[in-house]
Amino acid sequence: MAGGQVKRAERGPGRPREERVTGAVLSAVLDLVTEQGMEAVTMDAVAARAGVSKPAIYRRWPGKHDLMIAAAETRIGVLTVPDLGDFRAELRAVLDARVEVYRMPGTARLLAGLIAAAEEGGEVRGAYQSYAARIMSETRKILERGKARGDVRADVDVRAAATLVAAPMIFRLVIEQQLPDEGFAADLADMIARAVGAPA
Amino acid sequence: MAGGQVKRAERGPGRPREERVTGAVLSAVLDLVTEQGMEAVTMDAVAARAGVSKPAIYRRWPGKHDLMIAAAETRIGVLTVPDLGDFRAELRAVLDARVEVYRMPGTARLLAGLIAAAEEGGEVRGAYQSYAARIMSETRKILERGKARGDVRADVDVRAAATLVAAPMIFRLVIEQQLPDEGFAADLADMIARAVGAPA
Amino acid sequence: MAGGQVKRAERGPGRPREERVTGAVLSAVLDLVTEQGMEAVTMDAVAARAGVSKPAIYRRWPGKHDLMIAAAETRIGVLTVPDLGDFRAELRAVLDARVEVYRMPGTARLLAGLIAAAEEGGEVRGAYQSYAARIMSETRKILERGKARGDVRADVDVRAAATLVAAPMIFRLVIEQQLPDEGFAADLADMIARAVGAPA
Amino acid sequence: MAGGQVKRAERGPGRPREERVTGAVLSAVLDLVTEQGMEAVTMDAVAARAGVSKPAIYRRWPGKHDLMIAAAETRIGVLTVPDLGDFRAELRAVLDARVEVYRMPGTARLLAGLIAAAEEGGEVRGAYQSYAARIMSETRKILERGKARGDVRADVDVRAAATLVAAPMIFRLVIEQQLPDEGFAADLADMIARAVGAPA
DNA sequence: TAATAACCGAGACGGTACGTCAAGTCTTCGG
DNA sequence: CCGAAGACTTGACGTACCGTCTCGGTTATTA
Repeated sequence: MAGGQVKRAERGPGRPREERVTGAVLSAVLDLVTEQGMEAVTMDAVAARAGVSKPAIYRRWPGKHDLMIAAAETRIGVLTVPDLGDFRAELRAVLDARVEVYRMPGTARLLAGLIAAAEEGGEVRGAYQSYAARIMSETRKILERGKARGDVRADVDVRAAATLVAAPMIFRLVIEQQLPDEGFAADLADMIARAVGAPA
Repeated sequence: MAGGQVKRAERGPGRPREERVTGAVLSAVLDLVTEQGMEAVTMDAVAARAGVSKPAIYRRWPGKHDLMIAAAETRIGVLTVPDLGDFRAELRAVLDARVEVYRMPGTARLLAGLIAAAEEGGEVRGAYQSYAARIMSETRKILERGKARGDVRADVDVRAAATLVAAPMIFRLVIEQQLPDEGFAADLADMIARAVGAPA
Repeated sequence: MAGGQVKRAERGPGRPREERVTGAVLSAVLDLVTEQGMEAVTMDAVAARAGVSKPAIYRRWPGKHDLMIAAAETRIGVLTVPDLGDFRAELRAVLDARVEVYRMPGTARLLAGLIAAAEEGGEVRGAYQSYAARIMSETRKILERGKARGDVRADVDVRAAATLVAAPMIFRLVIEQQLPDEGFAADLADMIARAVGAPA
Repeated sequence: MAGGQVKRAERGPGRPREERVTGAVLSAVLDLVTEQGMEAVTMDAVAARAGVSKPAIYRRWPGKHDLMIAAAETRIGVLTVPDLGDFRAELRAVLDARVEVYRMPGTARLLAGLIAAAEEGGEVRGAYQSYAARIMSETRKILERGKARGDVRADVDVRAAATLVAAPMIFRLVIEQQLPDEGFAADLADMIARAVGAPA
């Protein structure tokens, strides 16, 4: 019996929000960006595609940029790599996982739109930064595990190293505008292992 | 006597374009983005700031995105590093030069706007890609010089390595939204030297 | 009980249009044309004067010409002359009524703008023609009443005669660019009465 | 030999104007208005059609409106009716001549454009009014001849009567937007003859 | 059971930027 | 000085999108 009423108090009076709407909107954003690019992601277009009204969207997210970030999170979410006992293996796992996500159609456009959105002032910036931090957190963990384990050099700065790991893949996609592949992941793994790995 | 007029006027009939306009517009874009951010870079605002009419702008660039790319080129132009006889030194020169440019106010915003602009189809994309390629060309040259010299490993892929060099700085600025500094450049130089440098 | 809800809301879904906007726009057009002439009737100026946004105007009328016709209708509307039992008296009533309207400041400019607008193809033309027909309908009625009554000659063509009545006043205003006055109306009444009236 | 140098002094220094240009421009205006309507009569379009530069046009006419009036004059010029010894016959001659001109393609559009142009302030207005007066002068002459001859009533106001003659045809064309035909001219002649003719 | 409060779709609203077009002026070259 | 060609400013045009607000109506919780 205990805890039975925990959830009930969370809801005030009035009609509750329909979960269907939230999901439909996020899907609509991803669909539109994938099929037609960022230019097509209009609030009206999203509403029409999701079969939802504009106020219903604005009740959930304060603006377009916030919606973009939320949509990006469903695509490029947090990544978890288990302790494999070896830095090199875990590094490769992270890179391969990213290749897979970045090769999905629409990811490049989504990322570009996200970057543009982040240039805003205000609360959007905070949300974006926390999202960016979350994206890199797993890489950081791997580096710290490696340091503790001893197969990552003790003198590397984890923050700089994490940037070195995360940056090239996204750069190739967004700046060079080409899809990263497994060969690229392998090359990166080799180079980064030499860069931060403890000498044999 | 022959050849006296080799460089004859390359100009067709009619009034030639005023150079003053082209320069004023590009400056206006940079000023606006620096002082007020990408949102303030309105075609009307640019025209007003440059003391120029809108049609004069559209005669030179077909759309806003093209203008953005042109403006970015004047800020983040091609970089030249002379042969210093040592890969490590040249690497550090490239990274330091980039730190300097990226720390200038407005560069982050300009870059973000540029990335968003590049998501367009059509000619804008081509212009952007050629620009991106130009940005990385010097890094490539350094790597190739190093390979020839023997202080860069023979087995590294130049393209992948160039991405490894160029990406982290821009990533820190645009994704992590922090100004890169000399310490970061030094950390990167250390790591990249280990990644691609020939073993002692 | 039946029929209780005959006049149920004829309104579709969504926020209804505000009547205030429609009225304010039409007034703004008339004010501007009266005070500053047709050249001042800019969509932006109308919007500003009416305290309304441009899209709100374009939602109601597809273009500037349509707006002009609508504004003209509120100024030079349909005219009604009751049966006075005598053609001559009714003719004079029509002419005097027109003198009054045409002497209002801005009517000449409005009419000239209207004529220019009518030269368009498409729907504008239809709207204009139906408006022109409405303007002449009362004149036609008077002529037909006179014919039935016997104080208008049986052999006159009503259409041609209606043109003879309506044309001179507007011609004097727009072509000769002078304000018609009561003396002119009296002269016309005399002549037209001889032209179409039944001989004593 | 006398008079040999009369014309030479009329010309200042420099290259004389080519007559070809003046004619080509006026023709281009009429062609454009006939084929595509007033909207197509752009200064650039006229220049292109005439194979002439814009400055060459502006050297001859101070503005677009003046050019329009000049073009209208070449189409709807001054009309001359000889003394036929009978008011009724001369009236019919005037009306038939107008029918012929007004039925030419493009005349309606030209007239509408002219009316719109006249709503300008400044010098254009004067030019337009003198043109309008010229258009009506022949009608006036006929009425005065008739009065002198005795087959026009002595008590009619010539100005008002001239308006009565000139207005209906142009009204049918521009306001009712229909081509006047000979039947209409005949109806008008009958009515106007009764309106101003001396009783048998 | 009734009231209340928050939800829902639909769509108009103000504001602001976009990219285009026309008028009239000015500048270059050549005849 | 005339001519063609074309760039220049000014200012209006009509469209698109954003974020808000107002409808009529629905659905849940509270009184």
